[in-house]
Amino acid sequence: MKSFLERFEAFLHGKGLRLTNQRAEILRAIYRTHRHVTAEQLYEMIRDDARTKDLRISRATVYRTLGLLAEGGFVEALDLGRDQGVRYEHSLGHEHHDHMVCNDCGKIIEFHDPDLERVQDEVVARHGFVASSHQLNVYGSCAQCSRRERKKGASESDGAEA
Amino acid sequence: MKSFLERFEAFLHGKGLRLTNQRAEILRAIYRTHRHVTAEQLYEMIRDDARTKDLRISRATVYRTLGLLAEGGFVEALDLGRDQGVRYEHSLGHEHHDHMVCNDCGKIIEFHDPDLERVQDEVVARHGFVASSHQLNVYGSCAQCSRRERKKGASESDGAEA
DNA sequence: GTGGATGCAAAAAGTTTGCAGGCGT
DNA sequence: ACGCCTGCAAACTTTTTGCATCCAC
Repeated sequence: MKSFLERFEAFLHGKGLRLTNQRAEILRAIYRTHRHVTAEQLYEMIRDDARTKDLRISRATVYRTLGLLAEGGFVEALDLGRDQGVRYEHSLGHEHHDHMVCNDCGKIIEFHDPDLERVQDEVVARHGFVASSHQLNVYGSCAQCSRRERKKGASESDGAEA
Repeated sequence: MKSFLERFEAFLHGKGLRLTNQRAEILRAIYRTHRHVTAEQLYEMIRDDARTKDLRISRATVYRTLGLLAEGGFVEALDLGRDQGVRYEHSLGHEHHDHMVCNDCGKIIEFHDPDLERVQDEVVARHGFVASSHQLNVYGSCAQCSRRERKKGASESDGAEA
């Protein structure tokens, strides 16, 4: 099993492109984090990382490399709405999944359900549509936040009912 | 049954705001079209419309009004990805629906399936998540385009196989 | 050595905001 | 008359691009 880096290198060579230190560092950074990061966050991560203090990096290279990584299927771009901007996550070694976004604490929860996928495929196929990918975002309150909300709502309505 | 415009007026008054000609025209424009429009497209529609030739309009007002309309639930913002930018659709008088985006012709197809909604709710609830809304985008080839693709693929492999 | 890659800064694209004047109530 | 609204232009944010230099192969 080749490493992600080796696979990225193979992908680049297939296009007559080169694996540079910057590109390698960007790949490592996005595979090291478990967050859904923006281009800016990725840029800061690499710039501030002590291990890479001797590496010059620029936003332009981050953007250019994210384009290559997305094209090669190494990362996926997500738009989680709510003024979050475009975020990226590494995709190799991760099964497809969807996202729940908590409107209260901002947490992003990944989930996957085979039944859901199956029903989705069926519905879409019924329209003669040939799906190549999809993105489902669910917005609301996560388990912790909704528990907290309920508790707060209960105590408020105890004494202060209008 | 109050008209959408009357409801918008009521919504505005409830916030101590006024219904101006610009705001009314923006509401009408987005309720008249069946496309998923960007702020820029909406601006151009109003600016170029003969009926509103005597009305001054600016992009700033379009953006400001779209914010109000979204807040009041009169329009919904969508991010259909693929460099499409934020698009808006009117939401009153429309049941909730999801979108299929054709990567070949750019067509946007709306669809709705109660089973799909139900499975989605179940899966999400199983995680203790309380959903308030969701957005599902399916990317691929629409019926026409996928038919065309198949035909093209077949004739190509007829004579020009490498 | 050569052509691709990089950083920088300028440019572009999309959206927001400050302000002076205009207008609805 | 008051205070909300508007257009304009400037500011902001995010992403792309031109260019001289640099470096991976």
